[in-house]
Amino acid sequence: MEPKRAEIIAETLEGMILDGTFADGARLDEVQLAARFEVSRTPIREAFQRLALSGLVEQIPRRGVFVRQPGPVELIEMFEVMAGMEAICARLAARRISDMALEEMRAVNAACQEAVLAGDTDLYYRENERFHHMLYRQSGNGFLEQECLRLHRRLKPFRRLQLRLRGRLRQSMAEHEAVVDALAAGDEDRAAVAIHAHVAVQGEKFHHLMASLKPAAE
Amino acid sequence: MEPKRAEIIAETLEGMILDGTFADGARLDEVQLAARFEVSRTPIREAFQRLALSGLVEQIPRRGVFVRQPGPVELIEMFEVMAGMEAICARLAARRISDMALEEMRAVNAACQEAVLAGDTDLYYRENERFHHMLYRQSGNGFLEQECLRLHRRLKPFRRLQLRLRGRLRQSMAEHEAVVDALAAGDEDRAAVAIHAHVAVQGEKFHHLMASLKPAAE
DNA sequence: GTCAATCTTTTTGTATACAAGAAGCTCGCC
DNA sequence: GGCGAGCTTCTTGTATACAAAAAGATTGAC
Repeated sequence: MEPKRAEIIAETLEGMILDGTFADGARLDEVQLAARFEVSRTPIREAFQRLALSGLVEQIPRRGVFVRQPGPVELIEMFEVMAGMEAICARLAARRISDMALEEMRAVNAACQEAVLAGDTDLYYRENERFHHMLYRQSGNGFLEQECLRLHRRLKPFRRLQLRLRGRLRQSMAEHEAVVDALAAGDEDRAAVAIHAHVAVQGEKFHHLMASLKPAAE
Repeated sequence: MEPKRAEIIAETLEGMILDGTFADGARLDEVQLAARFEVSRTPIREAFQRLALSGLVEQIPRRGVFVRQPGPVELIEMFEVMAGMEAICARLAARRISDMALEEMRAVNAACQEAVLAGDTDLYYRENERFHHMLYRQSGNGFLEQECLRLHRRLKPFRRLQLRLRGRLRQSMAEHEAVVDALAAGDEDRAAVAIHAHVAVQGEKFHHLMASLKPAAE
């Protein structure tokens, strides 16, 4: 047992919540999950705490834990914060990035392009992730990088969903290139604006997607 | 027992770590703390998890938890992120803030001024906190507000320390006024730059303070 | 028949018991 | 005398047992 069982369970539950196995507001039963994972309640409770701290579930004292899916408003808010934080990364990176790192980002972008041409959404998704992670790294601020990774991870399922939108891949790619160009030029304002727009638009697109999917849901 | 005992313990331990009761790298003994708080190991372990998720301690599997005080580099990084996030708040607030809220911020600033004149550092500290919390609120983005509060709280002890520096209070006040003026003018760029400088300078000041206190510590 | 109070049942929070892994120590070997 | 293997002990991780609190059901009164 390398990582504690509780950690594995936490990650598994996290995945299940994010991919919609548990509906919003559903209660997570300790004993039921304990039986399901074939462990005692202790690791389950530990996992719950992690999830609560991540904001994926709400822990109501003496009542239990309930999955808490962000609503449309909160999603927009989260994407807005993500956009703002990536803009900070971009500003810092514009000043600090090395030629080598720039070259690498261009390479990742090229891989993205190939994925677009091949229509390989999964590949695009992975390369897109690499692109953003590189930007965080290039901020040169380790704490910022960690915070960005945290939020990025939290938004993962929602980003993924909206990649299916027609023409989004190609547009997204172009936005990436604009960011790299601005970084190469050392223009922090332009880089910040470019990445902000790139990220914020995802929240808005998602909002539209949701609105179109649920015409009159409660 | 309204809040779980584990929560109370977590907050107590958090305070003890932040105010330096535990040195950096010190191991927190489960049984020892359990005896100290007159509870079993279970709530202690729950508290540890919270602290680990907050980044105040590091949990090494099968080894125990160790307090992890941020070093000078990480502190600067954290203040830089705080500055960036408050700048985001300022940008949003500059567009959204109401006249009433502006009036309130001016009032808080006036209270700050009185505290400066009276030389009441504690009062100044509290009013300063209110000022920043109001800014977060006025961003109109609840998620951003929560994230800012989290980081703000984490940086609390370090901010407090550097308030003792000569002349810092008066300067800090002036910076607050510049922010409010920019908000009133609806000038988001100016507001963002003003608050960014105000926060980032704290990290740098702290760095200098540390350097002067520890001339040649390992 | 409906409302309310009490009792039962379920579920969380805490304590204790047990097991497994890691650190330190002792004894033996070179 | 130095170094390493095995053992001891200590500590963490997990399981189970117990207690308290909240939800639900049942019964009684109006």
